[in-house]
Amino acid sequence: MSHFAKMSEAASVALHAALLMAKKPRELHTARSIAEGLTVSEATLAKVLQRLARAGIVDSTRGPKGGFVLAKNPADVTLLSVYEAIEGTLTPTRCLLSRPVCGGECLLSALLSDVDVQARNFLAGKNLADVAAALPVGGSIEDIEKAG
Amino acid sequence: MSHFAKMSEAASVALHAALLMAKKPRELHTARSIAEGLTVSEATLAKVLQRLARAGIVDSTRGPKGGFVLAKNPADVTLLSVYEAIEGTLTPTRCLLSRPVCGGECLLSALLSDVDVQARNFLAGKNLADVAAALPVGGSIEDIEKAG
DNA sequence: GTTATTTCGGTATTAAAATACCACAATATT
DNA sequence: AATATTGTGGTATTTTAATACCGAAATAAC
Ligand code: FES
Ligand code: FES
Repeated sequence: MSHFAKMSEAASVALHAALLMAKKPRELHTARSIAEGLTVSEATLAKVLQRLARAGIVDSTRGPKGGFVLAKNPADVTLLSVYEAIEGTLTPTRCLLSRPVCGGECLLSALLSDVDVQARNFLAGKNLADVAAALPVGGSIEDIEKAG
Repeated sequence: MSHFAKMSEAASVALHAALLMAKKPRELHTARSIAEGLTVSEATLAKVLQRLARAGIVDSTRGPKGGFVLAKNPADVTLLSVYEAIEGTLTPTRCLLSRPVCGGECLLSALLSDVDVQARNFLAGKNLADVAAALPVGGSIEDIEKAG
């Protein structure tokens, strides 16, 4: 049992954390509260949030009552920008080997680059507001847990 | 710079080795000759060929004049069967996290499972004969090197 | 200004994957 | 029979990524 589409844990956590913050766009969220909301390790999340902060996707404030806020309007933050803040620019895969057998034209590029392009389009075409709107209640985590 | 479509080195080598053998379907190929043809490490290739043998994709013969041959007609070997011999069955990704934020419906499943399905269809729809036919000369590696 | 809280960033540990190695079994050649 | 060749499979090493940890910096509250 294997999968072809692979996303790092860090990228997945970044997307989920961004979505969580998009639900309450103007409130400060501490790393701890987000980690609890997502039930992921606080250590891992801290690194992710740091990178999102450096990328300008979230603003961070230190000290008591500090935390993280979305830097822009959720509708202006694409999933792609969050993904790329973690993984770097998403570029189409050229070729794995580039060997004589391939005879110039790549055996797999049709598959690999298509997949990358499709993924990029998907991520670029959705923003945090879109995704938040698609959720059941649109309120807090508690609401969802009740509804779930 | 990152990629979304990821294939292990082993799977890539398996596909390339299978293609190499498909070019001369009835000849014995030693692990060494294939490794040289692909310019990959002999150690890595040996493991790959072993798994292809266990999966019944190639037949192996030991001793002098031994080596590997495609067990079936190239047209009867899909790229998927080669891939799955190495990686295991290719199944659609369900979800990375499955957390309350996701509100029951997965944030990313539309992307991840689509990618997996697309990849599976691509790999299932092409066999070794198809790919070999798409190559320039269709002959030996030497032919391609001359032509390239 | 002291203390508690929270992010920052570097480092260390752990886990997983890839890669290499080696002694063994099988078989063709002599 | 002896020898050389070739795949087998288990193990060990290396590389890489994921994860955890901890002191330091910043800031709000008292
Ligand atoms: S390198 Fe051979 S198919 Fe791309
Ligand atoms: S687990 Fe949250 S989107 Fe799939």
